[in-house]
Amino acid sequence: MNHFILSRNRFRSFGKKGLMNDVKAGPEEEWVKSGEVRISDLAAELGLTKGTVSRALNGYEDISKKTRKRVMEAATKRGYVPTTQARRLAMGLTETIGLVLPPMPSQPVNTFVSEFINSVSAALHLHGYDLLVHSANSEESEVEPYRRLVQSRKVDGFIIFRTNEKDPRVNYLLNEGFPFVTHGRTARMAEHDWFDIDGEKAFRDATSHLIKLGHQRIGFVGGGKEFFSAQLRLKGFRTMLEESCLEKVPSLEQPGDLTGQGGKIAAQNLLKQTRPPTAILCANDATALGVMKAARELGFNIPEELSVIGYDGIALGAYIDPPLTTLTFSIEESGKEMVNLLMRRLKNPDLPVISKLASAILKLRGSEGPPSSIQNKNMENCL
Amino acid sequence: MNHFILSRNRFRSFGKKGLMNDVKAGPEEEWVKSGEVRISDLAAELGLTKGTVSRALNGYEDISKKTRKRVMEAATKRGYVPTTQARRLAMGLTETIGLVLPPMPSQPVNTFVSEFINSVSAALHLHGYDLLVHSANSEESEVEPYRRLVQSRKVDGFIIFRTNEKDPRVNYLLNEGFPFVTHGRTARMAEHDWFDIDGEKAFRDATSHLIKLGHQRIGFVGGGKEFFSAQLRLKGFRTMLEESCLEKVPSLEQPGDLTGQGGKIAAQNLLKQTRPPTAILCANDATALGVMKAARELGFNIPEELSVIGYDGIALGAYIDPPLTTLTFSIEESGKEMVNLLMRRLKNPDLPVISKLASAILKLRGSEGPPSSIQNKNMENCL
DNA sequence: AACAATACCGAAACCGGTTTCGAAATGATT
DNA sequence: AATCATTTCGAAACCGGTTTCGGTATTGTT
Repeated sequence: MNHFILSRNRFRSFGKKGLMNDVKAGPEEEWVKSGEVRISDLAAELGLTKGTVSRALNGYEDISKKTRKRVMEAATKRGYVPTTQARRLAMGLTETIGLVLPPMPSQPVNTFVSEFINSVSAALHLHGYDLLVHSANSEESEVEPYRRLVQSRKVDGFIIFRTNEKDPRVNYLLNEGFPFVTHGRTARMAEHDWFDIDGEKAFRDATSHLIKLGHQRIGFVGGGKEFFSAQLRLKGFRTMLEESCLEKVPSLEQPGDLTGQGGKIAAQNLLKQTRPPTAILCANDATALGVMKAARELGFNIPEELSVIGYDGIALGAYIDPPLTTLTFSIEESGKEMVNLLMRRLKNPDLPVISKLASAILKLRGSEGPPSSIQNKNMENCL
Repeated sequence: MNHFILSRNRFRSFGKKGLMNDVKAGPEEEWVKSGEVRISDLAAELGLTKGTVSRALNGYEDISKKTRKRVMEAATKRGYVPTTQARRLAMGLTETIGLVLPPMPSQPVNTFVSEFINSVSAALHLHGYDLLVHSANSEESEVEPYRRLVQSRKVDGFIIFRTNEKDPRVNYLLNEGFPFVTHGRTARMAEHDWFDIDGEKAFRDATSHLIKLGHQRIGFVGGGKEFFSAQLRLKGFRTMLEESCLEKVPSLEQPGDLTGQGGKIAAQNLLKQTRPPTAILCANDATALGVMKAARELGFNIPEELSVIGYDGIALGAYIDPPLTTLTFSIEESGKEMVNLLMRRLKNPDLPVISKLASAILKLRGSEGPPSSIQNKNMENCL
């Protein structure tokens, strides 16, 4: 019974304990102080070696049932939990995924980010992985945080979102051969796993909806064109115009920057035209809010005189007046799917690249309707 | 020169490298593959031992200048970065702080969370710490994630936010003697470090502002009363009413739950009364949005017939109609200060408990104004 | 020049696990 | 009962660092 000597001095000062109130503690477990018992303590107590205990706990076949039972019971009784750092060092992996937050220059609506983090974290947890969230310092290069995390071996892979068409982060990680999954496509999407929402189809749907309502002059406020997604949304818009035999009016396509302010400016450009659009499609909800604000200031009633549709499905859109019609998708699904893709990649780095495209659905809430001036001149003779 | 044999076989397959395009690589550094050189490689290459290299790199005094220089140069040339896991295991700390996201039942406005994570992460990075974000599984106990993180020794401390008055997480960690800082006060705030916004003063200010505008019947929609902060906001409201000799009308104090839906219901209760309030103070912006929605549906014009003030300062409040007047504070400061408190605690666990109270400022945006019916009967004869 | 003090570095233990290898104990086979 | 195959576990290396301790080599002192 020499394990007392051994284990005693393991109980270093870890903080002062108060009375054990509010924490359930069975009558039998006296010294169950969280995380103070090591595998060597267990081994000594059981008269076994570290290796044997480890294998017993990890389900190796070369451990007798009797011994395994003894070990398991002692482990739960003593409240043994392996020290993560040691385990990971020995196994040569970190079981951690990195997520670098893009710089946030006072973005109006970041509700996506927190929900996304939440879902990714939850999904990772199911696989025994942790989520390391890193913030990007806007003063340094975009890839610098990634480089640091790779070099210091703090993570096994990355979740990347808000991708640009030519994305330095993607380039860097592809060069390193380091595992990652993106939320959004890139110019090199054939070389890496990705998950994305089918923004093109979404905007085809939204455009189609407006056309069916009778709109013939539809404005579009895009996102920064460095974002691949913004291009695809624009493409969907244009495609549907074409399919419906509506002429493409360049002045009705305004650039934006995915912010409320950008939307406001773009809307002013649109609505001050001699023949303003009767509907405006926005690259995201923040933009749509800016558009609505500009519209109010210029005296346009929504939706009577101007229909507005956003993209993102922020919950708050339901509380404004009128409630914002928007394209929405499941953030939870996004996180889950991306984690699945990444886990697959980590298990077998040599598998072929895979991707998944989810669809957004049009959530009608009231910020769109038929145009006031009926201008349905020639909808039928398309082709 | 046997280090070649030693170092060669260290270059295990880490992923296939493409051409080194897009990644800057000086002409001299040929084999600079991220994170592939270990301290033993350096030692062998320099004809030194691991220990010596380690001490040279870590600024120990018993290393000659010449040797230190040699080591440093070799390290940068070979691109040596210590493996975090190994360093942390040896030093007995994780250099990681845990942040557990509370369950998010479709909250309208979670912009706070992402900004908070961002600022905390940035602040931690300055101290060489990482942020581990964990999601709470709503099916299990609130403290379970904390317990797991403590037992597996994945973190050195916690950042806790959205505290309840009687907070199980706080109780658990206090019992364990595990370091943490809260955003928000608790019943046991005398026993732990905390940072908070002075919500009481904020609501005194907001109430005072409304009274000065001429309001005499002011409604209040609170947050869940399990939140300490909600109580303090209510207290500030009441205090200012009292100081201004306005009678406290119980029916004007409605409970809420910090969501838009809750605000909507509460507002209906308020506005359907025979003598509805001319202004409503809300425990947060999400609630305020619900209140505004209910007001619109019941035909109250804002701010002419009803003033509304929120709390949180969400950027998006500026884009609704009318723009939401709110109490705002710096999330970046919150994160920074909390990290400071936590770092201090980690350095010296025995220091006395400390706390910091920051103030919110009233940001006037237009959802409040003087009441339409001038009802200033007896404002002067207070005492 | 002999001796003490100091500077500098090597050797080895350690952090807390995992995993390989081989030996001993047990059981099965003939 | 001797031999072989299995089961079961111990011993030790290993992951990649940090830190203590002690021994030379060098410098400084008289």
